[in-house]
Amino acid sequence: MNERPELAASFSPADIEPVLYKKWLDAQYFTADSSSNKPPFTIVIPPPNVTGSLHIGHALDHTLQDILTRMKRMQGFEALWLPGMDHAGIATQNVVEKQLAAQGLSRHDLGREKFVEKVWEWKNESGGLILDQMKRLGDSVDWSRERFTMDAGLSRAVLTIFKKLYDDGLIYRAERIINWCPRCLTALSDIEVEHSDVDGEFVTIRYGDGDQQISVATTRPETMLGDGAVAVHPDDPRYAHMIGTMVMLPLANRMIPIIADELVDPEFGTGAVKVTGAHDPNDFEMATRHGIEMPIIMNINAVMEGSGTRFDGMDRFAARIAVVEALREQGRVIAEKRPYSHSVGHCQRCETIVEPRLSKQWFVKVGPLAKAAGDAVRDGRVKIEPEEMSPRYFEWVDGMHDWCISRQLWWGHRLPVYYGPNDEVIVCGPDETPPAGYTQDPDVLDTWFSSGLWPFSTLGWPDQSADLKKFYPTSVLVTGYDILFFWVARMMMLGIYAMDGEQPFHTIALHGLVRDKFGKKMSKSRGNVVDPIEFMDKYGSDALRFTLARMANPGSDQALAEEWIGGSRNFATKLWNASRFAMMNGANVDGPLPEFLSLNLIDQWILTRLNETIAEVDSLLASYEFSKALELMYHFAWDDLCDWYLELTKSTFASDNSAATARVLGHVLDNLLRLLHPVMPFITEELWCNLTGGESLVIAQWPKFDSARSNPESIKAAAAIQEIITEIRRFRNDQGIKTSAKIVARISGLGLLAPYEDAIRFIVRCDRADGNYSAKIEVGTVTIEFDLTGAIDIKAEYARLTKDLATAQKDLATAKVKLENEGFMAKAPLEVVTEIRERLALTTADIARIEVALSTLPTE
RNA sequence: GGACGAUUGGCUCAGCGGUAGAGCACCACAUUGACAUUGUGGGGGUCACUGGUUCGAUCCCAGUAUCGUCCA
Repeated sequence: MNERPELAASFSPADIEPVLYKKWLDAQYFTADSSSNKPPFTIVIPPPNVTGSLHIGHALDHTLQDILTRMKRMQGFEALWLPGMDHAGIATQNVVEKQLAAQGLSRHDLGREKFVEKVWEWKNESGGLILDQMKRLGDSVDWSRERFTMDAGLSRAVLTIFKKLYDDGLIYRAERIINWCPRCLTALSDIEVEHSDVDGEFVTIRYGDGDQQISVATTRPETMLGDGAVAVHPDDPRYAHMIGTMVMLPLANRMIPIIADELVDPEFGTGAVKVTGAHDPNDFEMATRHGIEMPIIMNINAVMEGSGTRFDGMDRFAARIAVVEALREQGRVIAEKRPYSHSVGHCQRCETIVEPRLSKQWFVKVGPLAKAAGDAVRDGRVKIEPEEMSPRYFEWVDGMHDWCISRQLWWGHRLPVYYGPNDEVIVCGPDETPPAGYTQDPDVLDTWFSSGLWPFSTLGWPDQSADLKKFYPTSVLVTGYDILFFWVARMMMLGIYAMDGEQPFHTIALHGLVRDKFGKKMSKSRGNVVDPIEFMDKYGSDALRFTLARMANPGSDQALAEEWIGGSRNFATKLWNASRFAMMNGANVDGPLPEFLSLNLIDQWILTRLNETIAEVDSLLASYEFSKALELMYHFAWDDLCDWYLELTKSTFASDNSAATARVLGHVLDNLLRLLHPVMPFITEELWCNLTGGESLVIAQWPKFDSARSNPESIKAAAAIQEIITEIRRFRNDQGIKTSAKIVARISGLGLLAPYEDAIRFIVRCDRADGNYSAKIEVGTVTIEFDLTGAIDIKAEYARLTKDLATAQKDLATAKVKLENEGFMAKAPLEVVTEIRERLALTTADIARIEVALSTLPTE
């Protein structure tokens, strides 16, 4: 007898989840041990932004990481999932600046030191909300190893690698065109700029007069004030005679040369382009090649300055209008297209239109680093899953421009660069101090520079720590494909470089973006953003996790609807009720399983199916096929276990010969809960502890495939039993017999299935008794006769048989066509031909049976 | 402009050279023995289009159309 108290009638996530999470933390199950003998399994979390909160994308990302971590932990690995956050330079600075602005202050009022203190205060008080939210989700991360990119240890890593890169000639300072955000007042790297089409204008302007005139077209007319030349293609016959001559630049009233450069596309616009070296990357290239002047004509706020014209002091967009107006007055506007849709770069953080600007900044020379990062994937040391994502990665690393890493911010790692009184430059490592009289560069590093070190800086690098030795390289990186360039490529470059060629992870498992139920991107403006916390409140964390993972096909976006989370909650309820039923009937895990072959075919069948499920789930999860693995578990649990096995055991449990089945049921449930635990940690833990009396599923063993517990014959038997039951149910349904009503039936021809007649009868409510058998159905060799004593609905029966006949005849025709096709018979594989022959025989028998049934149907 | 991906039931998606699948939604019936957050039965798709390869194509190949994403 089961002495444990009966399970509550329903599962209440809100009551159970916090208790269980606390239990796990108290037991320190998630704390990894670097001195253990177990093989390591490591995931470093993609560090969320310190200003961030848990959104649905995190929920997906974390669910997948938790599934892998929990599974590996159960498989006997020393599992470490390392949590933490990044300091998010611009975003965090913006948050604190906004708070100051509310008090009418700017960061300059406080000064750098005070301001940075304020940011730390903010971080300690309100930053990292997401860490608490992760606990709601059940993340099995090692909180004792939580890291932050601005921690002392990680800052030390930043200084160390900066110095190493500088000494190796891979960091340099230069005057280049960079992306400048006039609102954030900082340089941005290429990937922090988002291009989108805007309606602008395309104005064709005539430079010069009379014989010496040439027209250029531009979308940014105000930049003409900074032109240093006009360029044409060297082979363009229209302009050949003008190359090398000078032309008058209107408004500025300067003479500028006409140069020839291959970069010019003669097909585009007038075939002549203005060259504004200080405000356009292509123009900069040309200007550099030809030694053309590059006057800077805007200040850092994108207000015109230094053009020496009356437009100085105007905002760039006001100047754009004013310049065109002035040119028009002079009759120099040849053509205007407005609106003219073209792609414009915007600041990723604040959406301000980025201004290309000549500026002295620090850069990483990415050539050799990117090459190594690409090679690691090319030669298979790092696998990208799914593989189809690799081309995107290669396109990026193979075509990467040097990386601008200095930012004109105060929040971040300040460049360890010091300038001497005579412009000497020295770079200091972590324990070095600059000579007296040197001043430090005011800029800080791009946040991605420090998060690029994440897989090893978090483990103690540059020290050769025990953690680093045990857990580096990490096992798998799980993240969205949208961040492949931003972050993954940086980690690959810096990891391989810092760790003597050893890549930061073996596998990059990419998932997609979570979209709304119609597959549309979630955005505030669309109003279709969903809140994972709200869903967890409503349906439980397990339901949210299950839903997200169930839709997660590698590398592809996934839609999400609230109803689907409801569906997963229903699945959790189903599990709960099934377990409750099992335990009420004495399901247990006490002692060894009975000898497999001594079990009845139904018990053998469920064990065989469990075995198959274990094997398939194992192999699917090993290849990050979350969706498919969950689909299998779902159907095993709901269809095989609940709909069939539990129903078939009911007659057994009603008898006094149920010990073996109770033990088998306990075993199946035990293993199913283990399989589901990584996905639904809370409910499985609760049920499993109740069922087995064990300490915790977190540290339980992962189920193992057991070849001694499989019998294909049992699968056939179960399929036959299911078919018999389904046909009887169908008959009852067609006849309008109430589900609860018991009827009298005679079943014959069961053969080997005879021992299961009671189980069948129990499910379909058919009693054994003498009767006047007036109707019958046949399923294969089995005949079931019913005593309906005049109640038979002949019309319904006729309709059903006719429909079955039509289906069978169609199948027969298809099979015949194939077998009469000489090509098919000659070339199709033997197995296929045999299969079709069998189908022909089966459908022929079916048709005969149905025809007899139809002819013997009583007429009214 | 370049590249990649997609197009399968009402919706969201799997799948696959040999009789088209799931979840949700839909229709009918049923409170029955764990479960109405349920059960049982059922309906619904010429797998975007046009060619080609093949005994056989939803699947492979080519082209077209539409949509999406990334890069410029």
